Amino acid sequence: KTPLKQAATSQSVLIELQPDCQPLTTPPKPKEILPADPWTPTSNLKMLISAASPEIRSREQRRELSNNTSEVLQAKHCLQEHLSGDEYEKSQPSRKEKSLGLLCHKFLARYPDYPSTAENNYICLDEVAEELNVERRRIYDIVNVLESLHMVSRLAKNRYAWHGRHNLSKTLQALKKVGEENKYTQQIQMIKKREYEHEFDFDGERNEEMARSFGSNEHSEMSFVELPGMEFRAASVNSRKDKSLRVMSQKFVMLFLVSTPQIVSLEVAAKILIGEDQLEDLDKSKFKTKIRRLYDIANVLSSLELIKKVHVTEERGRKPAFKWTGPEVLPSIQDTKLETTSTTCPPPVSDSISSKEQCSKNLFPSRAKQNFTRHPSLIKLVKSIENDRRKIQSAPTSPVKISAITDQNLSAFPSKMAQVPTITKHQLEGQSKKAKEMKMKLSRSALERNLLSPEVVRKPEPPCTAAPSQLSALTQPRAVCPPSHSSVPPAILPHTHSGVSYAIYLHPSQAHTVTTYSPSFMLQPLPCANVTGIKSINSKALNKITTEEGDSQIATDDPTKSLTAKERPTIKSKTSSQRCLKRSQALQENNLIKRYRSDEESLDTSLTFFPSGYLIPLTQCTHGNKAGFSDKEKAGICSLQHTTYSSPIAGNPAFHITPLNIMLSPTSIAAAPVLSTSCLNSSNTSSAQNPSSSVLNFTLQHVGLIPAGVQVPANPVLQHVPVSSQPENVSHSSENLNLQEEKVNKNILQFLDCGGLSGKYSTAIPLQQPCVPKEPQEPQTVTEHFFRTPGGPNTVPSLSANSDGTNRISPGTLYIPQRKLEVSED
DNA sequence: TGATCCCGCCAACGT
DNA sequence: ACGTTGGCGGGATCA
Repeated sequence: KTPLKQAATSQSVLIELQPDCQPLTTPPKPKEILPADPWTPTSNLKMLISAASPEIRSREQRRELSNNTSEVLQAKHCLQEHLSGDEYEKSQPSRKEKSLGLLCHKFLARYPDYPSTAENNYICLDEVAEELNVERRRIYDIVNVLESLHMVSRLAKNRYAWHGRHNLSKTLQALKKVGEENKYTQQIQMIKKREYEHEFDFDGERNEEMARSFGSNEHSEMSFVELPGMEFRAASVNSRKDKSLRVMSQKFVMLFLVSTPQIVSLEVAAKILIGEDQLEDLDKSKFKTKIRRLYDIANVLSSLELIKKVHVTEERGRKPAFKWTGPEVLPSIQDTKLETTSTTCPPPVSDSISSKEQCSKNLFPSRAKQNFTRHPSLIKLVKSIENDRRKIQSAPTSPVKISAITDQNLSAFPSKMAQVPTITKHQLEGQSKKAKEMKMKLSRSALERNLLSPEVVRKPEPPCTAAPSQLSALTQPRAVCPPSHSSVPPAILPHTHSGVSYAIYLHPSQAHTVTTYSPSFMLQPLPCANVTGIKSINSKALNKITTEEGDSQIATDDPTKSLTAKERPTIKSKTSSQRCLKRSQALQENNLIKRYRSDEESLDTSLTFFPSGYLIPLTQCTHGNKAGFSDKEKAGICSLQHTTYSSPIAGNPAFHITPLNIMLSPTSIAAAPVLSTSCLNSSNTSSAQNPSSSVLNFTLQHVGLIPAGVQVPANPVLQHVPVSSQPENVSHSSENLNLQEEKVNKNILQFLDCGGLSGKYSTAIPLQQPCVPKEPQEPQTVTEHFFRTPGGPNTVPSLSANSDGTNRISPGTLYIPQRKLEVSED
């Protein structure tokens, strides 16, 4: 130790003497060179990488670069030896060159994003470590994070299997779900609120307070989330109870997936992660350590291009944060069992179908146990037990995934409510994002919407006000695709981002939805009264995000400003409105919700909501890249997640509609037409937007999305009060569900009647964004809309009632005074 | 400075 | 007993 350290310390000096930190002799070099020179190249590589938009680069490119660079570096090395002195120093592997991120890049370069099942994608840690010329310890860091994403799985000692990104979307879905169940959104808001309240002191009583508040909801300890097919194989092998890095990684990802602007600051993440296990001792050292770990994880995730570093600037200063740049996570479509619907269709993806249930079970298995073990606070334990009990009660027997796990579920009611806004945010946000993302969201949102709907319903209670959340939910429903421009059936468009294609059938009614779907919409409360759903949601909205790419600009201006004026007032009202919920209604809702919840799980697993748009699996890509897809590309067409869906009816996926195209920026209704046009066009159809209603109806009915009698209007766009909700009813078998849905629908309708979507939406922001995203890379194109509501960003509207007794957020409190945040990329 | 985070000690585990 | 994993945090670098 000492020696090494000293070496490190006196590096500069020593280094000069001994270039590689190794013995003076040259020997080491040769080896290094051959394999893949780890360090030297890195600096150059890094430079290059940073220079180029990181996201874009393909792995191959990286490889090339690395190789080239390595060679170059080697050359350098030689030179260095001769040089000695300053120059030499310069060339020395700087710390950066040894960074975990770089190492991870190298690591990833060794394996294809979408490996074919056939090839043996085994990873031998020793070999890798050797080849990359790093201590094994470092490899563990990488592998652990990859494992958390199910990109690799441990087979045995020293041996891992490489899965690449095939499971990524599923994993993300699962994580998102878990995150939602854990109320991460709320937690985040709470933390922010706290921060705001106590500007500075970080530790201290406040923490306790926080912890306490959290405590109830916290379920925190979830264990590792597994996927169906991905269970840890040799149990014996992975007995390590502590999978903290893995678990941390998953939680960290969850935070992104759950927050609306998908930006998470390290500080918040650390607090939440700490909070989960030990609220009590939130001491600095612990916090610091957590942060360190988060950096490790963040580096790997960055290498995977799932996140990128940004800075959030508040009054206090700049805080490091990361922004999700990964794929939008669909609501668990798979979970929902598209299969069900798609009977006709080709078999669903292998895993998705069979394993879903399994997944769930694994998600949060024995958290109590584990937690207990680790951080045995009796209190906590008790709480968790209670929670579990509740879960059990509420939760259906079906071992459904995640939901069961979470304690929060218990409190589901409130929590979900809270979540609603969150979701909305996401969706909204999505708009700004790349088109691809948008499309993803659409599909996702649809699902979510369905799920949420019950909750949504309850919100409307307040007299005129439509809860923003509700609105959002309604509106969001993404998807609508005008798809059809003509007739037809679902088209499948090539997905930009992930390469996934979906056929989306939209309910005409939903069409309008699409339009709506924009963040802007959130801000504006359409409705009847003062609703605004957004604000709270947007806590972050406050922030500005600045990206090199120019996000900043966008963020600064757009949506926010325009909305602001209107919004602010609205926001307040919203809050109040929430508070005002009538109990009776609330109760009803509660019941409804509860019921819903109970069913929900079962549904989740089995079912399917096809809210506005549903996806039908077309084909599945096997793990291999068969289909001729390019594979490596980010696009990763084949990934499981990206299942392709075909129309039930025709079964021919002749057309592809990319969700993206469909989605567009729904910002304003007014815009909608435009969107549709442009988007559609892009997709290739020049035809008018009117889908043939008959076809749609037929399709929907056929699929079971809508009752036989129901007809969907042909022209979705601009229709305010379509039948919309119906689709939700869909094929689900559960009775309860149907009942609930009906209620929901009613509510929705009421809501709509109130004036709902129409007017205000139209007001919304014009859509500027291109419907079709081009390159995935250009995130910037997408405007990120952050809303800065004067009032407060973080307010969570939903929280008025705490059924569980916890309190997490009281309505009033949540409201966070505005702070300005800026996000900037480095 | 504060943000990053490399490095490697050493404990927990497995075999 | 020894090898593998990986938590952890000192302290070096970077910005």
